[in-house]
Amino acid sequence: MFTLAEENYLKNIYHLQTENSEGVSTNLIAESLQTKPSSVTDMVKKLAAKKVLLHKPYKGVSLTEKGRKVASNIIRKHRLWEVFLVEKLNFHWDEVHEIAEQLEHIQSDELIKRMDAFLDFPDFDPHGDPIPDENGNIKVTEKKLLSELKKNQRGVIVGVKESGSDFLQFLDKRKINIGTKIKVLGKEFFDGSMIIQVRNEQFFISKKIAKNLFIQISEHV
Amino acid sequence: MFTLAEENYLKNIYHLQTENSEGVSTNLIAESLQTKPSSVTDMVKKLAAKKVLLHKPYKGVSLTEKGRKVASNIIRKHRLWEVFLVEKLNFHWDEVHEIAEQLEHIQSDELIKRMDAFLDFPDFDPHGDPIPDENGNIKVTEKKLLSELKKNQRGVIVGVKESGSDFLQFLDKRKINIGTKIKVLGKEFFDGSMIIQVRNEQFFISKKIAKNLFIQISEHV
DNA sequence: AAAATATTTTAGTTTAGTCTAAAAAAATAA
DNA sequence: TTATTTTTTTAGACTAAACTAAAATATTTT
Repeated sequence: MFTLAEENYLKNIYHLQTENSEGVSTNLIAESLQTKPSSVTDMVKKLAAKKVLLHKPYKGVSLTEKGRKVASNIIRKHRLWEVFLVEKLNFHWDEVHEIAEQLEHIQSDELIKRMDAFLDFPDFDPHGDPIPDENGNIKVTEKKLLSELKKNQRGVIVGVKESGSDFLQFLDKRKINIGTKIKVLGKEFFDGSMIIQVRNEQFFISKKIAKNLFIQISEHV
Repeated sequence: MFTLAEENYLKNIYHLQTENSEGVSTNLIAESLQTKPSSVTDMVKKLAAKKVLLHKPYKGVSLTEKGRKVASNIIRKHRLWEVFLVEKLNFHWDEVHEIAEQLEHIQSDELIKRMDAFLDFPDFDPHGDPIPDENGNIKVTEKKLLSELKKNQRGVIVGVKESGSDFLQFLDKRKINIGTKIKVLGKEFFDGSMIIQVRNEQFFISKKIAKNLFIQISEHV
C-alpha cells in the first residue's frame, strides 16, 4: 500500500501538523526528514495523488482523513513496539526509539492486534506519549509542563517532551521516571530553575529540564 | 550494511546451497527469488564485489565465510521471530512465515540477543527447523523422513520438510504437531502409504505426507 | 565436430527516491 | 512599488533494483 519512504513522510507530517497547527511547509518537512526541499516537493505530489494529503502550492500541506489514519497507525505501531521492548525485553526507555523506528513498518494488522493484547492494551508508551487506537483516537490527559507549576504544587510525571538520550539518562541517574511523584519546593524567578522533592530527596532542576517534563497535577495540595 | 534485496539474495542462496551441494546456478536463484536471470546476474556481481560470495561464470555461485555468516544470521532472526509469534503471541504455526519474512530484516543485535533470552534460547523453530547460533552453527538432529521408517518403528515428529499452509493445516486437523509421538503400524509397498498410530488413534498417511515429516526414531522399539 | 538447445550475460529501459543547480513565485523590506 | 530575500518548484542527473530483448557462451545431441 505505502512504501517505507511514504510512511515516513506521513508520520512526520502528522507530527509536524500537531505541533504547528497551520499548514506544514515544504522546508519544515525537509528539515524534519533530513532531506532537501526539492525531494519533498516530489514526494508531496505523489502523496497528494494518493489522496492522503492536500497540497496548496506555497501554502503547505495537510493530511486528509485517510492520511491521518495511515499516519496514526504507524505511530500506534511505533509506540506499542516501544512498550514491548521496555516491558518485555527490559530495554531502557532511551534505547528503544531506533528499533521501533524499524518495527513500525512491519505490515500485519493481526500482529499488532495480538501485540496490543499481549501488552495488556497500554494507553501510553514508555515516554508517556499516548498510543492511538485502531481509529487514530488518543487518550488525552490533563498535563502541564513542570515549568508551569507553582510552589508547593504536587504531581506525577506523565511524560517527557523531547526524548533525547542524554535527557533520559539525566532523569534515570536521579531515578526519575514516568509515574514518579514530585512536589515543587521552590522556584527562582530570574532563571526559572526549581527545587523539587522526589521521594525523600531534593533536586535542583534547570528551566530547560522543567520545560521538558510533563506533569499531571495532583489536586490535593 | 546490506540492503533488503541483498539480504534476500543471501538468504535464498544459503538455502539453495544446503539443498543442492554444488554451485548454485543463476537460473536456480532466479526461480527461487521469483525474478529474472538477468536481474540475478546484476545482483551477483554486486554481492561478489562485497566479498560475500564467489562467482565462477557459468559455474554458479557459492557463499564465502562472510556470506554464510550474514545469511545464517538472517535465518536465525527469522526463526527466532517465528518462535516468538507462536509461543508468545499464540499465532498458529502456519501463519507466521510472512510476518517473520519482514521481521528478519530488523537490524539490532541487542534486540535479537534479548529476544533469544526472552524465548529461553530455543534451538528449533515451530516447524522443527534449527535456529543457527550467533556464529551460524546449528544443532543437528538424527532425523529421518517418515517414509523411511519400517513397520513397528516408533519416533517423535521433529519437523516438516515443506511448511506450506495446507500441509500444516492437514496436520493440525489431526492434532499432529512437533513433539507428537507416532508408531508405524503398517506400510503399503505399491503406493508407499502408511497407517500410523498417534495416541489412541490410527491415521492413514499417503506417501506424499510421509515424505514431508521428519521423525526422530526412538531406539526402544 | 557441427547443430541444436540451454544457460548466462550484456545492453538498454523503467521506477522510486534522492540530489544539485537554476528558475519561479511569494513574502518582506526599503 | 520596486528591490531583496526566502520559499518552493522545475529540470536534469544519479543509484538501486528490477525488466525485456538480444547476444554470447556452454552443454548436449546428432
